[in-house]
Amino acid sequence: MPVTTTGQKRLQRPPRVTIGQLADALGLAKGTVSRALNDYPDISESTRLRVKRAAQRMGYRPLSHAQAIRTGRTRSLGLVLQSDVHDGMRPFLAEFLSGLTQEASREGWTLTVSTAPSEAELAGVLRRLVEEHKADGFVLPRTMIEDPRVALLRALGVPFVLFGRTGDGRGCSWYDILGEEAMREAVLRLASFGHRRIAFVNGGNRYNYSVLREAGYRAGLREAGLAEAPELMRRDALTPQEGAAATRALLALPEPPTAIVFAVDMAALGAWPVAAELGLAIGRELSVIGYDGVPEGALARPSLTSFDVDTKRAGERLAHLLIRQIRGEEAEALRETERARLREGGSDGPPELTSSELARRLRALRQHVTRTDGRMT
Amino acid sequence: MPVTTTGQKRLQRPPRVTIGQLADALGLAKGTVSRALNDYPDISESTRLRVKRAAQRMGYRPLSHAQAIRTGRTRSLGLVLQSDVHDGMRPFLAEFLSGLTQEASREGWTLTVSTAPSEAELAGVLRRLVEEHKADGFVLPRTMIEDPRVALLRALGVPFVLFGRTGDGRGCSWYDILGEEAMREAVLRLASFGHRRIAFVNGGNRYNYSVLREAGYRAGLREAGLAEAPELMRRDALTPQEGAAATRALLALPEPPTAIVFAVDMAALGAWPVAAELGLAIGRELSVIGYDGVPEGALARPSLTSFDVDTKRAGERLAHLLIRQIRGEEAEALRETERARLREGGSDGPPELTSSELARRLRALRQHVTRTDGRMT
DNA sequence: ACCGTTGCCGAAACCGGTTTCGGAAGTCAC
DNA sequence: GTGACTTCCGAAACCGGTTTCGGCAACGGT
Repeated sequence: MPVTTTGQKRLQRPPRVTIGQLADALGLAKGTVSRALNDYPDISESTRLRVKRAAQRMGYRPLSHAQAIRTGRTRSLGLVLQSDVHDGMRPFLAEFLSGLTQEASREGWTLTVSTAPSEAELAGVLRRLVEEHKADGFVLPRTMIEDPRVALLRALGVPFVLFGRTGDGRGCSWYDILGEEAMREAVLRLASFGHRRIAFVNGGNRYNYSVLREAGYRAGLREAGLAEAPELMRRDALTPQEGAAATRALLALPEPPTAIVFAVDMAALGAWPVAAELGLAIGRELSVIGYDGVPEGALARPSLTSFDVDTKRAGERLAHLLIRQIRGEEAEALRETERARLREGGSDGPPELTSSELARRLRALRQHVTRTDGRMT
Repeated sequence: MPVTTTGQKRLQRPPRVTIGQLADALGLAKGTVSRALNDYPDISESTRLRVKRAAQRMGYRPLSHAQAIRTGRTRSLGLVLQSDVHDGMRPFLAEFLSGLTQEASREGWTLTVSTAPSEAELAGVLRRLVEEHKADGFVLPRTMIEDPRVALLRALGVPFVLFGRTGDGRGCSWYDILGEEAMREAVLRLASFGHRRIAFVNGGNRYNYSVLREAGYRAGLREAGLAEAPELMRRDALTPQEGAAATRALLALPEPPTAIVFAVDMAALGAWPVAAELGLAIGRELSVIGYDGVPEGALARPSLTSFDVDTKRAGERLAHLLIRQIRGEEAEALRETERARLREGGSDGPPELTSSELARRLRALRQHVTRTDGRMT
């Protein structure tokens, strides 16, 4: 008895049936039973059936960790979350997990979740899980342009799948939503409403999606025959506060935009308090389109026009792709993308003011008493 | 080679150092090394030190699943989430997981997460995890008054810890926030503002917290010297929609409440659209207090007065308690509770209207054109 | 000098599976 | 009827740890 564990209670779990007992009951060697259950070709069809039926009847289930010691496979997927990130992922975490685990358990796999307190510690946590072989492969959410996790797992030869794409995609498999298409569609929609000055507020600039979404915004402008204006592009807005700051800055321009496309819903929601403060009617005097489909967007008045992302499905597909990769399929052949679906809200529409009219309104407002808004609870 | 797995890639992980290699390097038997690392008393202090240093230097880490086959312990905690629940838990899932995993990994444990598509399947999913021994113990969130998960795990003799209390608490350990105290405090606060008719909108009535919070509301009324009124108590409001319906019903009473205490923030948020619709100023003409501290509450205008729950800490404590229980401590000795902390917002305050004045205002409004609000996107 | 402890470690069994190897029986061709 | 080839299964090794058991050496007491 180890000193540190004195007094441990004896676990008295329900008597599990082991492969040895199953073999005895059948009058077979346990190796034979194992091969029968794993569909080895050197077992006759009749005994295979007999074994499987008996296993079913006796309720035999192999212990995955007992198998792992020989096979090297735990039949579990790993997921490392970064706990200090407060962005769009979080509202969907439950659905994401649900997708991952449901698809995993369909195949008899499980999900091992861990968190890293900061980005710097992500690789360390990951490395520990790999060393202790807690998972056969990993799902990497929120991919960055240069992603240390990718570098690490690639170097270690551990299977992984990305939720999102990345700069150097060699040997990577992924599932992603085409955010660039959504941004393009958003610009074209606004242009068709008659908007001429359409701003873009990007998310975190180290994330891979930000390059793509910006490219989509640009493509949309080009197709709509609108010129790019550097002052209409801002970045690093992930929270309502940051979104509000970006909105304020854009509206302070000599030629303010009449519409703003946000790469991230949570930032887009920052436009509401600013509009209220300036007396602008969102959807008519200032159009806003977001991306993510967060539930808060539907609650806002007017509701936020956004692009729904089916996060549960993402989880399902990622689990599926990862399991296939672990089973030996080529990583680069396992790539899937999907389009986001526009969810029309009340936050965008034909502009009731031109940019210069808007500028005049805002200038007039600044002459007046600036309403101090003390309540920031 | 099994038929179904033909073509599997050979995993070529970095060469792990095994206990055998460590033993060879030290010129010791592997059993000796094992006992040294696990602090058996029959190993001399000097060799124990020598072994531990060498293990450190060579980067040896035991495979938990290799140990599990003999010890029966996986060193992993299990968590089964119910994926069809859209209640207050979800915004905090990330923090909850973060707390659980951080505390677990401090002790070298991991977290295995699974989801059940519905309440009915919860027990089945749990049973499967127990049978395959995917976890040494389980964390059960959202406890119900009669909880089938508790019955199952109790019968199987598997350690578990509750987030919340339950009807029959024999042999249970738990961590919980004293929601009843919060509700009591809410009522007393409103009473001290001068409110005389204080309503209560409860959450799901099968959850254990609902009995407690209702009891707290009643206790608050008693202490404030106010009479209970059955028509002022409603239940089963978990979403903004359900909260809105409850609010509407309460305000349609002959003697409407001037303040409403909600057991769940997400339901409380349903009061905002209703107030807007009826032209009532929340915080002055109708006071609202919630519970949970969801981020949406801080975003609402005026912001929702609520009780913050430190979900990350809950995760940490739960993991801690569960690990101790698995290590053999008595379950009933492992119980912790904590108070929720009031977060003052702008949604409550002294009533500017009495109940009868409020009733008159609302009656007058109903005479006018009822504003149709078609936009429910 | 002898015997009983005690401290410390090696050897081997063990956990519950998987995989390799070899051989017994059956089949087929000649 | 013999040899070669299959088919199918048993036996045993193996995976990486833990735990039991027994024995050697040193020590203490008389």
